[in-house]
Amino acid sequence: MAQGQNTKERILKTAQRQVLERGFSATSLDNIIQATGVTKGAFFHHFRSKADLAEQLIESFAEQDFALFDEWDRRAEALSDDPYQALILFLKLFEEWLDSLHQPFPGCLFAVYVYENTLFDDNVNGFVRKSLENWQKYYERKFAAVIAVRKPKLEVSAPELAESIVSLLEGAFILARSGEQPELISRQSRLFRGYVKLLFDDDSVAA
Amino acid sequence: MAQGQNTKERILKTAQRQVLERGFSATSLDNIIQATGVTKGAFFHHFRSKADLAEQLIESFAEQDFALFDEWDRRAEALSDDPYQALILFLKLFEEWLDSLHQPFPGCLFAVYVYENTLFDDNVNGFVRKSLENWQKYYERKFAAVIAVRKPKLEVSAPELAESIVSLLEGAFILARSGEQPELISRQSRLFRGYVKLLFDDDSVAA
DNA sequence: GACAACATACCAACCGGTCTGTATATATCA
DNA sequence: TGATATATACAGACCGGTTGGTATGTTGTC
Repeated sequence: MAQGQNTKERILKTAQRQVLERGFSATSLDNIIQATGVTKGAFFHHFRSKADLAEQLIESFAEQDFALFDEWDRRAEALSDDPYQALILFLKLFEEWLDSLHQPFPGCLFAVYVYENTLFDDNVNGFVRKSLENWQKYYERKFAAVIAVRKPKLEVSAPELAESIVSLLEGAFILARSGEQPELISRQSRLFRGYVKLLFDDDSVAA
Repeated sequence: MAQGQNTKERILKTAQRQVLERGFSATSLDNIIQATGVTKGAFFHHFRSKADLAEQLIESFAEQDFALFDEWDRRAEALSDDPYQALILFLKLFEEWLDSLHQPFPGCLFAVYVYENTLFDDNVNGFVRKSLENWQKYYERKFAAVIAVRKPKLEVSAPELAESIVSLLEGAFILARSGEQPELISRQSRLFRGYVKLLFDDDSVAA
């Protein structure tokens, strides 16, 4: 390492912000390098092409994402033995995180890549699909654990419920951005918790 | 009209398909005119600029969209006096329509515009926001009508529930596209119907 | 002959990408 | 210890192709 280091990380960081803001196609390399404060030489030293950036960017995003998930998971599991309570806690931790966020409007890079998927090769698109599936499987395991202990009031499966919460949140990102109301996302997460309560918590029905 | 007419409509149609497929930024004018089979002259005769196309395109999409909504609305209202049943029917008509769709993968142009909103002016972004709000208000009226008659099992408001179904569907579009499973969307709509049933139908709880 | 509905040629700006050059750190060996 | 060699980490000019957009010409119709 000769000059001011972590240049690659800085490029990835600004690229992520820009791509989340304007999409991948509309984000030019000139744009990225100017915002990062480096030159074209620096960029192409660290990345073979824009497609290479796309790949490393989505991998970096997935890493951050699943690191957060793992942390909430650990904390939620530590706080309660009951799978139902752990699930509720997990969602609450997510909401807490959302509400603490500011400035860079919360957005999902996976969704950006999906809506521009013709720009990427099978490798990248496959990675996005697998990441979204992993996200779902996270929830699926939690729902399966709850169903193993409590009988739901409707005939619902763990995969379906997992698909629901991921869909709901992805859509909430869109509505929140359009209406410029970041609180929409955690509000919908809270509403989903009500749904889960209705499904699995007997006390809620009596009320 | 001198030559082969409805050129403008044909341009709008291919533009819609292309933009839904690759996004707005990645869709070039050359791309559109080639796929439509016209020349640049023809395009710029009907549209002042690409920004003008963006505006007319989203307005055209909104028209198609709300025409479908109105039709389902009419049919659902005609089939049942009970607001709850009308709501369920409305969702079923939507699912029916989804399942009958093929080839052009179902997608929401509003979502595309939201994720690329830095490309558009306040006028267009405002129109997208209002359209999504209108979509919500459609559902909101339905939920309000149901709540006026039946007491929900949880403390939920009509606006929140409307926000939920729109979020869920927008997100479902993303997951469906990523996983190449178009049936995901109607599956989640059906699941939401189960949620509505749990909330408002007393029979479902007894079971 | 006036006007709408195109077609065609062209342009400047921008795009992703390559090229050559250079400063600095590190490894090698007398 | 110091000279040399080599690899890394950039800088920045440059290139061909594509972009959105324009200017001007042509054709059909009332």
